[in-house]
Amino acid sequence: MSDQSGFFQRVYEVVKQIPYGYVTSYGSIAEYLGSKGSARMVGWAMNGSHNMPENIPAHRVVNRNGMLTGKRHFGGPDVMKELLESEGILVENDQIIHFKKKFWNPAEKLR
DNA sequence: TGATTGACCAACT
DNA sequence: CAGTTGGCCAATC
Repeated sequence: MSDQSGFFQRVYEVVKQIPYGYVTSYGSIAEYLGSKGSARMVGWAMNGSHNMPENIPAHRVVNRNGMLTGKRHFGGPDVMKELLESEGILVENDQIIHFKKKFWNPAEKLR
């Protein structure tokens, strides 16, 4: 049975709706879900995204500083960076350039 | 089954 | 100004 009662499911739904070439933050997703304290859980959910039957663009989710904190969970030290640059997002020193310009806030876009 | 951790964020000291 | 703590939920030890 699909557990719709899971916090993770809701996170996946939001992450999957992130448009190409844009990024968001863990805290913003958590805040959209109604709990900014659950920002850590968003990262946890991404950890289980590999078990998801669908493709979760977890590389479009970074921390509040636009830093690729979870790059090491992609199986490589620069996999996340390559994915972001592949979408037109410039990354330098594990940090997204013009992050504010590429930021996609679910609380404002999805509402 | 209780305690700890975990891809975070913000407030307090 | 920098370090610590609290908060949230779920998974691992």
